[in-house]
Amino acid sequence: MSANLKSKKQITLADIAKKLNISKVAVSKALRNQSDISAETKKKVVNLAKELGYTPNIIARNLSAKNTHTIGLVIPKINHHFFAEAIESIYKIASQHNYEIIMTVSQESTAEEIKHIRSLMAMRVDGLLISVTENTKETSIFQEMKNRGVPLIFFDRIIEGLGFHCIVSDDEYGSYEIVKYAIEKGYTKIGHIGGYKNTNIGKLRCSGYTKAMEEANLEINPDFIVCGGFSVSDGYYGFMKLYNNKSLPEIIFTVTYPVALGVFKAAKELGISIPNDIDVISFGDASYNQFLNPSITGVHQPAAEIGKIALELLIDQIEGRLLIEEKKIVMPVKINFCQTCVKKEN
Amino acid sequence: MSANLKSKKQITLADIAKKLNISKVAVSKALRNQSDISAETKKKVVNLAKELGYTPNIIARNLSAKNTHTIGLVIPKINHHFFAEAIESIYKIASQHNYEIIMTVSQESTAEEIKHIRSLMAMRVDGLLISVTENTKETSIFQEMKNRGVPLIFFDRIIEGLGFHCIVSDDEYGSYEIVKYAIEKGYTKIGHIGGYKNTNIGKLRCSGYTKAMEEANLEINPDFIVCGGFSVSDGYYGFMKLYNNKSLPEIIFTVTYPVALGVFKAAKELGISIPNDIDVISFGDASYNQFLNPSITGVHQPAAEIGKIALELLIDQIEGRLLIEEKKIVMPVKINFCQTCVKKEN
DNA sequence: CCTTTTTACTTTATCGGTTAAGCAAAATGT
DNA sequence: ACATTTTGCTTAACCGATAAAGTAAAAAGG
Repeated sequence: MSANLKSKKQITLADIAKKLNISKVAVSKALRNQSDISAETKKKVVNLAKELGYTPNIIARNLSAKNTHTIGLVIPKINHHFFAEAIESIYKIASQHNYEIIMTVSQESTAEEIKHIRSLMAMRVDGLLISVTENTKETSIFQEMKNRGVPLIFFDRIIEGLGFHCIVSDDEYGSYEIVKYAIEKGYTKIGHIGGYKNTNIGKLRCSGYTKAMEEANLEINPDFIVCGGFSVSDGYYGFMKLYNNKSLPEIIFTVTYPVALGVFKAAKELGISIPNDIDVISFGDASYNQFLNPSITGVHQPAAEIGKIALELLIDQIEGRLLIEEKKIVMPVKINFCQTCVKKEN
Repeated sequence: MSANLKSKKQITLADIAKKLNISKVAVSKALRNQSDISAETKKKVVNLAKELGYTPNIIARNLSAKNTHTIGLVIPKINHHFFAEAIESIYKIASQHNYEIIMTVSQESTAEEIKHIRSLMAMRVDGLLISVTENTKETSIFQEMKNRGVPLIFFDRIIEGLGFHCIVSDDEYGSYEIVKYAIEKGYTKIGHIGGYKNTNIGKLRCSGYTKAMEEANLEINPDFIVCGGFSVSDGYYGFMKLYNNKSLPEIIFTVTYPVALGVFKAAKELGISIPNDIDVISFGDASYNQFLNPSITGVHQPAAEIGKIALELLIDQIEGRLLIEEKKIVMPVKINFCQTCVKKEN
């Protein structure tokens, strides 16, 4: 019963060939406008193909072709401004270069990540663009890809030393700069809700913070540092954890923008006012930040640029125009001055 | 020179077969753990496959299989809270059902939309999930898909009457309710920055507004209505257009949340205060709305639910469990009361 | 001990396209 | 008028996996 609901058989070259009483190769050539088919035959083929609603089966074409004009994208999360903007940019560039993107979302799970990478390799994508999960430590799958020569570029959340190109924001310097700015504004008790130390962004954003503190000879109170993930909920629980300590810092530097939003949420629940009772600065921002109360002073990341460059680099590599070994591109960042971290009344 | 950079030839069943001196069919069966292969052979095959890093070529498998376990998704935009949330949900459900999503973004361009649909059909996706662009009027491509029996579900931005299932928010009722709420709060001069009338959401959200106004015997000033797209920039220019008229409404009901943000942006630039000088309510909201100043009172759409139901419905249809003809599912909405449209001082 | 069944494979054909090689008829050259 | 080239196709082979059918050898049955 359900059989007649299934989609009807698709039209193939052979169907067209039979109707016109020519070989399917002739049809294939006619549709690709090859020179050894007469104008008359071409016209007949093209017309019939349109009439029957013929759509070439890319699967079949890709089977014999060496490339699929398809790129795999593996990201940890979508609903996060940085990724949303990067993805949007990647899709735009892909469309311009006539590549199809197959995006997968690991949901910050390493098991899902591996599953998706395997699936994309099985689909024979021409290359991969990956931003790893907050937990990824195991590199064997990437090692395997290196051995097989699968083109791969890491962006934002990267793994160095495996021989793949990487593109990141200037995490350490950006963090250093914004914490230094807070210090210049008179803050001394500065906390950090940071990321896991096994990730490049967790490690570098924390070390930028540390450097700025050390340079100013400020004490780094271990009670003022919490490490975890990169989401709103991590910011929420991170702040709750800080709140349960004896004393709170005057300002908190968060590892990502969503973490800062989590702090906002927790503070709101606790009846704590930002920036009066406690202040917040973050790495990363969002287009809607300007409408927040208060809007968060943070490090602006060129998300669209990072996506664009990552993909262009990958396409260069796929098409054999990239010869260099491992290259790390560090994109400059700048501080977006808003309503937090404005002035500390003495 | 670039040749040696190209990815190495992938391992195939035949490679494994040759090394073990058995047929490739035996290898195929061994890997799929079929009963007519000895335990000993299976072990040898599995071990060698792992050693060589064999990844089955899904393209080849799909060529003979009737289905690809792949679903095409066509949306107009990513960086828009409603879609970001819906997509996230669609990816989650797809992963649970072992389907791969191939998402494409039309960027509100009908030409891109058609190109992507053609591309997805060529990839022989098992079905499609589509939210059309703000300009889509031409339905011939959908007609073609109907004729070919390709399973398709429309969500949010739909086209009715073509025989495909549709899932939407209760656009008209939600709009009616929120405008009625504004009227109860004492507003009488209510404007609308709406969508194009050729889209269901543009039409219905406007008619909900109209109904509430007529029911309250309030005059609908044509100068208070602007129609356009659904993005931040449309809200921005829409407000600028209203501003250039002789008089402004007291409150504006926007067709989407991004449009409301556009109004915020324009008002900020013009030095107009929201909600004191002019107030705003919107259809749609965002998770970060709670942090805005003022947070916008709006109609909450169950984006994740809509994505989930759309995909589950599609999978049911693909797997032949859905027999009914055209069905329209209207999801109930509710108002999210925030800091706009609070009280009109008399 | 000879027939039947089972085991463990192999061979063949197919999915829908593409490339490479082959080949008859028409057009061109001398 | 006959050799040569060009035109416009066809046939064969392949991409990598899989389903279906075939088969030799080993095990079981009577």
